[in-house]
Amino acid sequence: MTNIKKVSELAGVSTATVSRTLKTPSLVNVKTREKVMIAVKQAGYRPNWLASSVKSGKSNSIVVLVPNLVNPFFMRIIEGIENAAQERGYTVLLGDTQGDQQRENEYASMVLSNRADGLIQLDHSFPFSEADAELAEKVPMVSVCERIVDKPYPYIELDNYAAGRAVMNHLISYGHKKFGFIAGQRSSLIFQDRLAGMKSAMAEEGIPFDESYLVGASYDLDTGVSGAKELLAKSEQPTAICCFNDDIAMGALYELTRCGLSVPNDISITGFDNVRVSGYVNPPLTTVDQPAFDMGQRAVNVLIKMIKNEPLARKREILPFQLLERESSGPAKTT
Amino acid sequence: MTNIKKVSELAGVSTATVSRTLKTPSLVNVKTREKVMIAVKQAGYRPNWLASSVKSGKSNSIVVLVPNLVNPFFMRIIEGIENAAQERGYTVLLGDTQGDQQRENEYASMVLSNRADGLIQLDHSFPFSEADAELAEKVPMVSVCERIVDKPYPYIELDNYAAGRAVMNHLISYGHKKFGFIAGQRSSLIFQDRLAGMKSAMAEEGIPFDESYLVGASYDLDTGVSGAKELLAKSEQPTAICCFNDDIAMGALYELTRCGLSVPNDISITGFDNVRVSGYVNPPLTTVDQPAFDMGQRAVNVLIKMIKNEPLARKREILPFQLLERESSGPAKTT
DNA sequence: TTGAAAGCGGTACCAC
DNA sequence: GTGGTACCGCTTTCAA
Repeated sequence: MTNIKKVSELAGVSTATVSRTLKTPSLVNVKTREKVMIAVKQAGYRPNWLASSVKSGKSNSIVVLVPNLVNPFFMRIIEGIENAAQERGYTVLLGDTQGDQQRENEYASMVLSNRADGLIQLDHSFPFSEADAELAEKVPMVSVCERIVDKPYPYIELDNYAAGRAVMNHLISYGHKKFGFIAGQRSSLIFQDRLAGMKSAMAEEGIPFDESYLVGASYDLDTGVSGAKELLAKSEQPTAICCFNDDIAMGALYELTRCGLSVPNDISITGFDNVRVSGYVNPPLTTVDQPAFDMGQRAVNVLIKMIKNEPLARKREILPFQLLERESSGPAKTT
Repeated sequence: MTNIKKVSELAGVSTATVSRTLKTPSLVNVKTREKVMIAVKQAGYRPNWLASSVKSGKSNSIVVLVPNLVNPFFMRIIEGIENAAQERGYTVLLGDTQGDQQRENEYASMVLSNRADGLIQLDHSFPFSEADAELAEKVPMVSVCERIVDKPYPYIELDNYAAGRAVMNHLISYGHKKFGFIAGQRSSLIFQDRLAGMKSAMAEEGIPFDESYLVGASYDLDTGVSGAKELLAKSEQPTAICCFNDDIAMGALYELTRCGLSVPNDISITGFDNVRVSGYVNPPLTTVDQPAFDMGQRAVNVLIKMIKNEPLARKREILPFQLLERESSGPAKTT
């Protein structure tokens, strides 16, 4: 290991001067500076980041807790996080939790041990263990796309209620009256908000909500397949199926097509998230676009404010969505 | 900040005893241990990870350089990396380079400054800057799925040559003779290996390779769309299109379907990677499955061996692929 | 079994 | 402008 001392000896100066040359060159005589830089180069010296960090007490890192990495929607958020973090001099520690509480606890506790300065949670759970709950109170933490239940942490999310309404109004305007719903994680607030929005729009039109047409409990392709199967088996088939993310929607689309049904002629399908590939399936998916990249960036900005103890203008940022009316939704089939 | 000193005072012992209680309790008297643990709990003490790391000189972190995060194939690899790293007590630092050399340099240099102990490269470039090249010689680095050009770093990858052959033989067995190719990043060895494999199979059957039927230069959906357009515009249309990843293939599939062509009746399409959604498009994609998760795990194991200066059994691991014959490929159309 | 103290590699204050 | 040195928080040797 080539350290600052070796360099100082090589340059014939003190370690203090070496440090200054590297951090605040303006305070060092040009002549000396050159000597030092030569020694630095010659020794192949790099300041030890760990050492600097102990002093400053800051790791300039943030942990991101994500339930899984294969969902491109999450990845787009993380891309935004990474981008903003990198710009502000922070490094992103990846915490793939797989929804496992113990993993969450472990990753979250990295903030408690100074391994990271702050935490971004993409899931809706409070990531700290019971034992750490008290310590966690002052930890810089933001949740993005979800909200952490029963805790006053700031969050960035979509107006899921309004988005739910928008989807439903879109379908109702096409004359649909009988709906199927394929949900993801039921415990999430996202789910509840979206469903509430949909219900409200239905209620306004006097369309009853039938609980038995709400199926599924996981945000993946298979859920879409099995959910579609389940809904098709009903005595009265829905004419439109609202899926709670694009993976589910693509799974459902796949299954319906397999069954010889035409989308949207026989059944309409809608998704959420606008993952890239959703515009390249046949037919392209009607879905709700979320500004995922932007959400990630904002989360970082808020988090860094918290880390630096700067006041937050607001605890919540509700971002706009956009209903993309593509080709998987259309007029209700009249029988 | 509650540090070890505060705890030691609270417990009425020395800092050394506190440290020992936490790291090697067996060396501490039970009675003392209890006292200390109570103080620890009461103070809400967490050892400062940064401080421990300066001492040990190890950050127990690895950087992963990835060209982008939205490609689910990469994410699957990273999932494998994360999984193995977590199991072995390492943390993953995410380095989203966007193919930008400067970003690569910055992330790579984290290993030089002790911010990380090793590096996994998912791209094929040598990630260090000219200036750092010499220092980088002894850096633990592994590349996965690609190879780093002209450098003797270990790598984990697929037998892309054989995979290319397999795809081509599959299509040839269906009677195809006129092929289109839509490539991703041309500079990558992956591309070259796969293409070489395909060419070899063609040569064996006496089928000429026509350079003008090789289009595309980026691993994304749009490349598939524009590539398909380009190939369809040829005077003699290919009866099969080999795409160099699934995103390209799905883009091409989308475009062909748009044009009213039937896959595989009119044209066959094949991909690479077997990303999840490739099995849920219509028709499901014939593609080459890569053990992405496994590749990530292996990369970590090799890397940690390097970090610990353990000898490597071998510098290269070539993993098996599997040709998934799904429904996007079929008999050549006889005109 | 425990404590004092010397580091780990840098930084920054204070004095010259 | 530069050097000496205390210190960041923890670990570990050495001596008691």
